Amino acid sequence: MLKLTKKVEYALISLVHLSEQDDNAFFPASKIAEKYAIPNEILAKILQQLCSLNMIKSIKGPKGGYKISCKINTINMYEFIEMIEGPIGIVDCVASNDCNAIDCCSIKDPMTKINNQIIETLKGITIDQLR
Amino acid sequence: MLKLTKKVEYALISLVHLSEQDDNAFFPASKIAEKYAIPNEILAKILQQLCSLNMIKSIKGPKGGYKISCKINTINMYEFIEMIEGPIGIVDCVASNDCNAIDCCSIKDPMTKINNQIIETLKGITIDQLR
DNA sequence: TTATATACGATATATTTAGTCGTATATAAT
DNA sequence: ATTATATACGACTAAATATATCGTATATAA
Repeated sequence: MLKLTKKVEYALISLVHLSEQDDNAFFPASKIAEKYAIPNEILAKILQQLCSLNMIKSIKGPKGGYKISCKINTINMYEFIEMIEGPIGIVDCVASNDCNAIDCCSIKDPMTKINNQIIETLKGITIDQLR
Repeated sequence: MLKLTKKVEYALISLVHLSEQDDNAFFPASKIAEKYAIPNEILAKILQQLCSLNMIKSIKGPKGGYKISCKINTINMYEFIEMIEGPIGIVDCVASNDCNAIDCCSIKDPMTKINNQIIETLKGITIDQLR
């Protein structure tokens, strides 16, 4: 409850890690997986996703791997989470508008406010602040 | 992801509802369930929990039900969530300290800070603000 | 040609969340 | 007393989500 997914967690760890590497080197997924005890194939897919989001760059084959290709001080946690996992909503109706009590639910508006406050908190943190 | 449970949601709806009832009347669970389209037996258990937390009071039998027995303007969302669901942690290691990358995880401290910021947000909202 | 590495869809497992069932107990009304 | 209504509570099931694995294809350096 109120938890980020491992996917987001692994993605953040990877981005931070890659941001600390030499600018010209490509770092293989397996090395990151090993270092942080992340299952290899899960991490591979996450890195592929980050790649398709143009946050990192890949090269195949021996000496291949990934390197950072974005400024992590320009990406905040809110943007990042929504890119990886989609809309943030502490209750379903906030993100999707579907609610079985839609006609009488007393707490939707305040819940939306809380959700927005959490989003503001996340907007206030850029990925480079996780180093 | 970053979602409250239905349990918390139903509990909040119920508390707000009960806080709006006549001070002397006991309101049956089934009526709340019906009004907000909440499964009867789930709601029953949640109300029993609220009862054991001394937030509401129960009377059995016909004309029985529940009534509020706390000041909802003195209970904040953080306290409430932790009473119902236990410790809030956006990542496991924040709440429980177990982490397979414990020796090398680069992002634990900043994650803890984010978690604390979210907690502060929740502390700033009392249940009566959900009306 | 071989070994290493990414790409990506499909599938399987585990965990958490949500909901159901059955039985017991209390009490107001008849 | 009996009945109907309501809470109490443990055990169980189902559904949803999150996590992890498998299989195959492709690119490329050595």
